Order: sequence, then structure tokens, then C-alpha cells
Amino acid sequence: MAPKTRKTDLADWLKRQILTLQLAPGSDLDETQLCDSFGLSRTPVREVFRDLDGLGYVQIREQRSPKVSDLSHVTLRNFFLAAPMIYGAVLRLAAGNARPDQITALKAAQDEFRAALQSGSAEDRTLANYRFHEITGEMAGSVYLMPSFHRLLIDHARIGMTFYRPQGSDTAMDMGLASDQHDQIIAAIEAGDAATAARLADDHWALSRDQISLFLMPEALDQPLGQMPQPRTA
Amino acid sequence: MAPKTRKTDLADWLKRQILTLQLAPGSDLDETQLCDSFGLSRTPVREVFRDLDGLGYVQIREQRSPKVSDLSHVTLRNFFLAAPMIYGAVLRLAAGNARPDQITALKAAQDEFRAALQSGSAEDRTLANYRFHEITGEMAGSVYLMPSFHRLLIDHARIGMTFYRPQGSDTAMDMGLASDQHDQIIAAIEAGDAATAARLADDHWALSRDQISLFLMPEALDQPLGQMPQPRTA
DNA sequence: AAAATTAAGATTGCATACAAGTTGTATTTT
DNA sequence: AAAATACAACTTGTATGCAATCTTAATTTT
Repeated sequence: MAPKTRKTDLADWLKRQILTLQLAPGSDLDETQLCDSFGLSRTPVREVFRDLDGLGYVQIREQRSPKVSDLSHVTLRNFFLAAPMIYGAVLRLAAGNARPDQITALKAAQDEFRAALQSGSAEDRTLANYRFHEITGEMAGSVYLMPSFHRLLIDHARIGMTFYRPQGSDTAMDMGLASDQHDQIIAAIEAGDAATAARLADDHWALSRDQISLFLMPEALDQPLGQMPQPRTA
Repeated sequence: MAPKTRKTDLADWLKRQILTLQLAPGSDLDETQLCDSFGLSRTPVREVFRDLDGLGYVQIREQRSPKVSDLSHVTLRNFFLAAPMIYGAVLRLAAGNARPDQITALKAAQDEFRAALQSGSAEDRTLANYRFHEITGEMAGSVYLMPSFHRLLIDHARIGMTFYRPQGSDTAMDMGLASDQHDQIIAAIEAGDAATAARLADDHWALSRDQISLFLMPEALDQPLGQMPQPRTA
């Protein structure tokens, strides 16, 4: 393996595993095991832990192994409070500040997302969607909004992986809707239309929020009980 | 010196120096020098750098010494855009969530602030004010808002240290106003009055914003030219 | 038998040694 | 003399060894 990339490989791998719930919230991270897997000594591995702590992926504890960031009902509530505000602000700024190369990157990310909708796994969809919105954050270009926005994206991805699991239902249609909204968002940004971008952020959030709350509070009564989807055990 | 505290001592010292501009934005940090000063080896010092990078105090660069976070005209613009929104959201949540022990801590911080207004240095005022608002952030209790809020507090402190320098003018009166607003904020939080807390956040922000913009755009024309205040060289 | 204490193993934190890369200077070449 | 290259000093990144702390298990005591 290339020498310099092992550290970023580890960081990227951890990010992906965490975003897609392949590393569960709250689970411990084994330092020595990751050293072996990626051919690194403890020092750079521990540096990666600290970087990911700063970004919100993991939590470092004193005299304890680092763990994947928690995702509790408390954080879920705070998520619902903060997300619409931050998402709106980010897209508004993005429409005002986006550079041409960033718009190109956003379109490429949207192509990836569409491709993942067609043939990809749930993990691929989640990562592609994450990347799309991450680029909008870069467009906004605010060092003050980015840290909170990024934490929202992390947990939005993880919440999505938890809740969008029921494959059968109208998830596919909703995903198509989300994709259409992405296209509209791109258009608004390209036009520099901040007001429309902010409105689209609201719409996009409403769609996602409805999906989540529909899962949290399913249409009860006329459905058999005891059918709550379980998180997979593997 | 106590064994375990040297690392937190270094982190706290760096934070204070950065918040009060005793370490200028953009200035390089000397690893070995800090090792000597605090009696630490390079490993924990470098870990502190990474922690402070994650919090927004410093910026780590590849194959380059870490530097104090920049504070440019671009960040200033983004600061003005993000601050009112985040400050309002934080105080609104704080009023809804504050625990009694946090309210006690907030009152203590306000006492410190008042004391610093009377007899303290500009640095003391800045740090006490920073601490007051940091507690309101803890009260809000949102992992999503805190990172952005904290970055705003860091740069608000640094901008304040830059701009409130003219001692003579109505700064003292403004500071008294700010202190009064702090008292009102405490009252609103204690009463659990989110709407009032949000309004007070707007007022408090408006006062600070006016002070800053008054310094950025002084009442011109009847003043001699070439009198722009210089950052001190020491 | 249950609880508590102690000892062994394992894990985390810190220090130091080594390697790789960067920067500045001096010498050489055109 | 100016530019370029090469060498040396310094700085940053990584690996490893040691110390301290925590966890676990076993033995002892009540």
C-alpha cells in the first residue's frame, strides 16, 4: 500500500463505516486492531481518533477506548430542532457563493446519487447523499456553519440508515422525489437564487423529516403488532 | 507541578492566549518551545494541537507548524451572517433546558464579568464574557449547535479584543449595557421564557454588532486621516 | 456463599528514538 | 552575476518502549 495514504485510508474507512452504521453508535474502537489492519503504529491511529473526535464521528474518553459517537433519543430531538435552521442557512449561502468548480462537483455527486438509487446498496445511497450535501456545505463557505452542518450530516446519514430500511414501501418513490429536489437545488444554486434555495431546503427537509417520523410513528391500528423492524445483528 | 494537569494547563493557556489575541491570528505555534515550557514531550503537545484544531482555536497543516486560526475579512463577513441566527437559537434552547446548577454557574460567571468590568483588564473582560456565553451554550445542550456556537464565541472574543480597544469612548457605557442584558438573560432563562430569551439574544447581538461596525466604519470626515489604530506589535 | 481485597493481565498515556520531509544556505555552473 | 543544484540544519511524522491506570479474576475473609 502507498505509504502516505494509510492514515487517510483509515480515516476514510472509519468515516464510511460510521456513516453507514457498519460501526454502530456507541461501539468501542480497538486501537491495536486498527493498527494491524492498516499497517500503522499507535501514534498516527490515535491522531486519527482525535481528528474524528473533532469532526463528531467518534468520542474520545479518558483512560477508555474511543467509541463511535452516540445517537440517542436526546440527540434525535436536538437533531430535529437544529436541522431545518442550519440546512436552510447553508443552502441560502451556497446559492450566493458557489464557485463553478463546486457546481461541477455537485452535479457529479448528484450523478453518483442517481446511480446509487438505481443499482446501489443502501450504504451507497447514504454515502452519495451525504457527499451531495457536504458539497453544498463547502459552497456555503462559512467556517461557523460548517462544523454544525457536518455533525447534522453525519447523524442524518445514520438516522437514514436506521429508518429508511423498509425497502418495500414508498421509500423508492420518496428517494426519487429527493433526487428531483437535488436537481432543483442544483438549478437554484447555479442561478444564484438564494431565496429559492432556502425554500428548497425546507422542502427537502420536510420530505426527510416525514420519512423519519413516519417510521418513528407508523400508521398504527390497522397493522399487525410486533412488526417493528430490528437493527440487523451482524 | 501536578502530573496530570500539565496537558490541560497547556490547552487552557493556549485557549486564553488565543482568545485574548496575545497569540495573534495566523501566528505559528512552536512545538518544542511549548514542550519545554510545560514540561511535556511532543506526543501530548501534538494531541493538544489536534484537540484545539477540532475546536477551532488552531489549524493543523501538513508538514507545517500549526498556527492560530485565521481571522480575515471573509471570516468576518461569515461571522456577521451566522452569529445572530446561532445566538438566538442557543438562548432559546437554553431557556427551555437550563438545569439549576447551570443557572448557578451562569450567575457566578456574570459576577466574574461584572468584577472584570470594574477592575479587570480587557483580557479579563473578554474571558469572563466568553465564559458567560459558553455556559449558555452548555445550557442549550445541543451537540449540533455547540460546535458552531463555540467557534462564534472564539472569534467574537477575538474581534472584541481587536475593536473595543478605544478605551475612552462610550465603550464603558456599552459594557454596562451588556452587563444589564446579561442580567436580563439570566432572568429569562431562570423563568424558562424562551421567547424573551430569543429577543434578548437579538438585543445583545445588536449592541455588539453596533460596537463592531462603529469601529469598522468610524464617523469620518471631521477626523484627521491616517489615524487607523494599529494592532500592537508586542 | 457473598463480599472484599489483591494480584495479574491488558489497555491507555507519555517519552524518546528514528525516519522522512522541508527550508535555507552555499557552492557550482552557465 | 544570476540561476540552479546540492548539502546541511531543522522540523514534522512515525514507531517503539516504558509508566500508569483500569479491568478482570482469583483468593481470602467474614
